[in-house]
Amino acid sequence: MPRAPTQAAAEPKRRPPKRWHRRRDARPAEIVAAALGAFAERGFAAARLDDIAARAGITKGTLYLYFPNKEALLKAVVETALLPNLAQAETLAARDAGAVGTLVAAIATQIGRIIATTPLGAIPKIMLAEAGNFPDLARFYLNAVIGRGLRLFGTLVRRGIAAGEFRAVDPEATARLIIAPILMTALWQNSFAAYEETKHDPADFIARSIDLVLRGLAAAPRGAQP
Amino acid sequence: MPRAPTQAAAEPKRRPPKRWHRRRDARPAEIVAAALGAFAERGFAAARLDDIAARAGITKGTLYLYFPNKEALLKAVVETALLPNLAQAETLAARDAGAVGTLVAAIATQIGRIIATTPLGAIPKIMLAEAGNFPDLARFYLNAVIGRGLRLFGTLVRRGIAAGEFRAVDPEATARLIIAPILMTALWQNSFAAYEETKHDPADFIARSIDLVLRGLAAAPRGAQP
DNA sequence: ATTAAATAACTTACTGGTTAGTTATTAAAT
DNA sequence: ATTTAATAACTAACCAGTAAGTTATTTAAT
Repeated sequence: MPRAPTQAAAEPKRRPPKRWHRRRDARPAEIVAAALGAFAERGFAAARLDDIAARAGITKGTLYLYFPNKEALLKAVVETALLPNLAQAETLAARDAGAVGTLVAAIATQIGRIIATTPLGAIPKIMLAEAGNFPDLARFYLNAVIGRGLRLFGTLVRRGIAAGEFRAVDPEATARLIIAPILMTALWQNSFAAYEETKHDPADFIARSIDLVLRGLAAAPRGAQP
Repeated sequence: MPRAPTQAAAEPKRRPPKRWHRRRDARPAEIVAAALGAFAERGFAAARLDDIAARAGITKGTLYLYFPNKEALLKAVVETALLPNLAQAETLAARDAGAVGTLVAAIATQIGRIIATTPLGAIPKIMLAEAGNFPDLARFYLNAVIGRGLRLFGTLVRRGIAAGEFRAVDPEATARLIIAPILMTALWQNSFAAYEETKHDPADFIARSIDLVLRGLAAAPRGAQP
């Protein structure tokens, strides 16, 4: 925020305070971070571009030098903030040492950590709410995030079945079921969690849920125990 | 719908066509139904009161004769459209013939039917999205719907444990886990379902999920594992 | 029964506030 | 001196909520 010049120029050599800097490279990332924060707190529709600009330390006009409109801003948030984490999860899933169940639990835990410590968990809520109003954005998210996430867990489930670790379930439906408690945690933390008096630990809930689901998936009632 | 006067007044005693009727008793329910439809399609923020009024066959001013503001309209939707269904589920749960697992599956199926055949499934999405912007409404929903729903399933889980049908799990967390796939179905059907090319059957997903969760809950075949 | 007065239901047109997006101008950098 | 980055002030549109005015219905008097 620019300081108003409160005193007269006693020393003429005093460097004049800069009102702003040219920082073409740094802006986009800062704007995206600001937008994520604003969208997370108020939702897409209710978030104000003036507020996003202020969080990024600029003014609204400057936003439009970097993004053509509000919708593009949301898309950029998903692309630059969410997708790298998904890629990381895929890397984790590609390691094929040990039991698949352990891997699933590890990935779930990792996502739980992101939900608890970053504003990224707000993105599902935002996309859910606006899918109907922004078809292009919805399709992009469906392909780039949801489809990819389902494929990730679907592949793991297939691996578990092939290894004799899981029963012969439907991989697609099972992937959705694994994601359900994780997604629910993300939604809860970004909506009602603030209002509940007896808090409930998100990481613990995810761990319990995955554990229970894996029990339900376990291949033999008495055969091999991983 | 009022007929326009197509012919000149040959008979001066012709009654003028009525432009509208006074229907104080029928309005609130019609308005609530219209509001649910509009909120479901566009979300709370993006829904227009003019559109809601038009769906209800009235004009915007009339809305304000029955509801003080937009927020009250949403609260009325929850109260008059959602709560009765919750009460019905509770009635179903109170029957204590047969296995608890069967009862849980029956209730889940029933909720799945509501999601598939009514716009009620849109309410979770709406509440999720707006919880942060309407604290009073959020607290009301948290108590009147979420808390009540969790209590319902929590009670069933406790019954299952007491009957030796389930392992000694945490009832609260398990209730959330049971709800997760149901909730996810409701959210999916009201956001991304319209965009997916290979449709997925919501009822089938709920059934598979509950089945898998119940397997995970099943008391150990022989020795009990805490 | 008719008519007139009173009331209740509804509509129409407007207001005030809000906000996405635009543009004229200014400041910094080269 | 010119170009680029940024601001600040502006516009156009939208929309929740309001209130003045209109039409239907009810009540009461003749």
